[in-house]
Amino acid sequence: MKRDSKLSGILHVVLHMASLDTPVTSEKLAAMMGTNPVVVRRIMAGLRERGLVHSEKGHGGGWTIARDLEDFTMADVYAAVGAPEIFALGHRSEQPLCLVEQAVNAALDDAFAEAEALLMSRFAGVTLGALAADFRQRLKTRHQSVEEQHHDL
Amino acid sequence: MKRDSKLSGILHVVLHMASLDTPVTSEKLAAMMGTNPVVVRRIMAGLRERGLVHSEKGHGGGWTIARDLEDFTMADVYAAVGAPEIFALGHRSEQPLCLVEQAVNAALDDAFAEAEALLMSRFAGVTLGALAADFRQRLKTRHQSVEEQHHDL
DNA sequence: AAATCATGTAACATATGAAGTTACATGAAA
DNA sequence: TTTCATGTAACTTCATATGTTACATGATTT
Repeated sequence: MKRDSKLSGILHVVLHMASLDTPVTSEKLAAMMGTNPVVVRRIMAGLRERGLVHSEKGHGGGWTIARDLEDFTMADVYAAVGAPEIFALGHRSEQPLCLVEQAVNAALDDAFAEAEALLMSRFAGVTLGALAADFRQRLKTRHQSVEEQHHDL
Repeated sequence: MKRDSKLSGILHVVLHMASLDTPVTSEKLAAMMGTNPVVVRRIMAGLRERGLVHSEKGHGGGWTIARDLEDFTMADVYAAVGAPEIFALGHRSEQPLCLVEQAVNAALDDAFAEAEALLMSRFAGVTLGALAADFRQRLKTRHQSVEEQHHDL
């Protein structure tokens, strides 16, 4: 299965946008994601519909964050990218007549439903602000380790 | 993404096998699954390696269950089909240099790891025997509802 | 008002991987 | 020795996420 990386990719560029105070073009975001500007616009369109980001045409145009980073979560972004299928495992037939297959599907579906609920609650528990904070922490840690290296010399 | 249905499909046919006391050919299992015998052999090969099933060549040959249904779980079958990727969501780059992307990936990975652990524990909690029992329950319920329909006439 | 820059989006192309298929080898039973 | 069944490599098909091209729309600059 080819894995859907829209969520991962767009979270990445949205956080970059958040740290800039001027609109960012699809072209620049695409460069950050290592992809094509049209792909960026396609995905960002979903976030715009949800009111998470704003777009402006023409000179000086581009994308901006439309909401406080504390006020939306990974779950919102997941929904905004179209709530893609979470699991790479599926059923052979969705509504089987065979009772054996029904029993199997029911057992699998129960397990998947629980796992999905947990995943979603975790997504809902992480604000973009928290991700940004984690990034700043990593930045700090890296600087410290660089300083430590200098000390060692 | 095309979803991997090996687990669902093979659980289905294994339960059918379990209710028969003679070896079942790949061709018959394939008919149950609505697929090709080679596909069945390919998947069953993994179960055989794990000692879950046994195969016999030649006349009267075919596949048999090699272990008591109470003694293996959906988790064993999942492992036997090669432990395919569970999630259809992934990262754009696995080991990004960008610290923002690292923060995003870490948050996603945490959530996925928890969901996967839950899924696996649920799989491990369902024996094939439990599935077979659920099937018998469904059979009973269906017969009852058929009788009820007759009553209604 | 004309040129430029940016998004909006449809249509098409590419790439990946699960599943399906063909072909033939191996081995067991009739 | 014929028949039946698995074992497996190689190839084809199909779905679909992603990438690309092309062109329309609208905003800003000159």
